[in-house]
Amino acid sequence: MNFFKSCQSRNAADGQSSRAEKRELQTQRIMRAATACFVRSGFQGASIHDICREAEMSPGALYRYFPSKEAIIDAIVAEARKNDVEILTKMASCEDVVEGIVEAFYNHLRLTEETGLRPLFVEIRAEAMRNTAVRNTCRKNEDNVRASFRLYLEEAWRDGRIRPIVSLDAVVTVLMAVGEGLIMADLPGRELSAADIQKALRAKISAVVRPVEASHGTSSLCLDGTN
Amino acid sequence: MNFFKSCQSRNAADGQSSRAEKRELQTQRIMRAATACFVRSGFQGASIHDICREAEMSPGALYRYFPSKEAIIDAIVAEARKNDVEILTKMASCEDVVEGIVEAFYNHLRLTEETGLRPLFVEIRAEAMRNTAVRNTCRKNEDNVRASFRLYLEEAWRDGRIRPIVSLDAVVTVLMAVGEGLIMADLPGRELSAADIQKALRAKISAVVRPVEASHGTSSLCLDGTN
DNA sequence: CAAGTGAGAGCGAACGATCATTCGCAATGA
DNA sequence: TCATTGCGAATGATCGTTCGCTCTCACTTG
Repeated sequence: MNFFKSCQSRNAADGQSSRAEKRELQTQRIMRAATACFVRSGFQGASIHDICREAEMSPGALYRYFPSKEAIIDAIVAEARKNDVEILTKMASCEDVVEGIVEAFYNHLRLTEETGLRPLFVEIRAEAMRNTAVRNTCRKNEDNVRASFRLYLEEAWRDGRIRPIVSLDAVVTVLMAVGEGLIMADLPGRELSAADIQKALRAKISAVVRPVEASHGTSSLCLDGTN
Repeated sequence: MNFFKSCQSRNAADGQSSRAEKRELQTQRIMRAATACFVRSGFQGASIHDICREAEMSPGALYRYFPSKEAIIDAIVAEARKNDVEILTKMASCEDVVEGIVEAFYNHLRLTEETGLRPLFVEIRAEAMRNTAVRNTCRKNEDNVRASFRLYLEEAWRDGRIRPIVSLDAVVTVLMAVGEGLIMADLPGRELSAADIQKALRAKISAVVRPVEASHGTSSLCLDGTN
C-alpha cells in the first residue's frame, strides 16, 4: 500500500525530483561535502560545522539525514571503495595475468590520485585500526578484493597460464600489500615515471605468479641505467 | 662562565639524577604516555587530559615539557622510526641481497607488531597527508631508508651480485611500497604463516633485483598447494 | 657547615573556544 | 492538512591551554 503510493507519485519521464529522489540527492550532497572536509582535516579534525559550511546547509538540516557524525563516516567508508569493483572486473577480463594485475594496480593508483581521495583512504586505514565498525566495513571490502584476486589466479592456474610460487593465499596477501603500499607511499613528490613503476611492478608480479609462457614476461624486461 | 657552572654540578659516577637527567626522564615519560593514547585514539582523538592521566601528571606539569600538543606529536613522529636504522644496518651487512631485504622487511613487520605501534604508524601516515611538519619529518625518515636501500643495491650491482631489472629508483620505490603495504595490510586476522609470506616476498624481490647466481633464488622455490 | 635563595617542577581550577547534538519554529508541498 | 525539510540559536560537554600558587632542591652566601 504505502509502497505503491510512494512509487506512483512521480514516475513518468519527469525531470522533477520526487520526495525520495530529493532526499537521496541531499544525502549525496552531504557525503560529498563531508568527503572534502575529511580529506582536508581527517575524521576527527573535521567538524560538523565544517561539513555544513561545505554543504551549504544548517546543522539541523544535516541531522535530518544522518543521526550522527559517526554515521556519515560509516557511509563514506562503505562507499569509498566502490570503484574497486569495476577495476577488478576489468582485470578479470584480461587473459594475461601479470598484465591484468599490473593494470589493476595502476588504475587503482591513478584513480585514487585523480579523485584526490588518497588522504581519505589512508585516514580510513588509520580509523580501521581502532574503530570496530570501520574495521568491519574495510574487512568486508578487502574480502571481496581478495576473493576476486584469488578467483582470477585460480582460474589462470587451472588453465595452466600461471604457475604460482607459493600458496595462493600468500600470493594474494603480498599482492594486496603492494597495492595498499603504493597508495600509502609518498609518491607524488618523487618524480618517478609511471612506466618505470609499472615495469618494476610487472617484474615483481610475474615473479610471484610465474607465467608459464614467458612470452614477454622474463625475456623482454631490459636492464636499465642507474637513474 | 655560566656554562661551566652548570656543567660541573654533578658529573661523577653518580647514581642520582641531575636536573637535566630528570627532565629527560619526564620528557620520555610523557612521550610514552602520549604514544599509548595516540595508538588508542589517534592524534586528534586523544586529549591532553588523556595523556596526563596516562602519565600520572597534571596538565600544568606537562606543559613545562612541551609547549603544545602539536609539539608532542612532532616529537613522537620524529622518534617513531628510529628502529629502522638498526634494521637497515643489519641488512647492509648481509651479502645475499634478496635475503637481506626479505629479512629487513620481516624484522620491520615483526617489530611493529611486537611493540604494538602499527596503529601509530598508520596514523602518522594519515597525518602526513595534511600536516606539513609531520610530512617533512616523514619525508626525512623516508629519504634515509631510501638512501640505505639504494646504496645497498648499488654496491651489490657494482660487485655483480645482482642485475636490476629497471632503474634503481623504481626498484626502491616499489620495494618501499611493499614495506609500507605490509604494515598497512590487515594481516593479524588473516592467519597466514610467516614462512609463506617470506617466501612470496623472496620471490617478488628476487624478481625485481635478479640475483645473478640464482643459487637458491629461482630454482629452490617450489610450487605449492592451493591452501 | 648552616642558612638562605631562586629557578624549576607540579598542581588543578579555570578560561574561552569549539565540539556534536538538540529543539522550537517557520516554510514547503504532496 | 500534516509530514517533511530547513533553520540557527542554544546546550552541555570537552577541548587545548593558562595561571597563580606551593613545594622542592641545587647552589650561593655568610
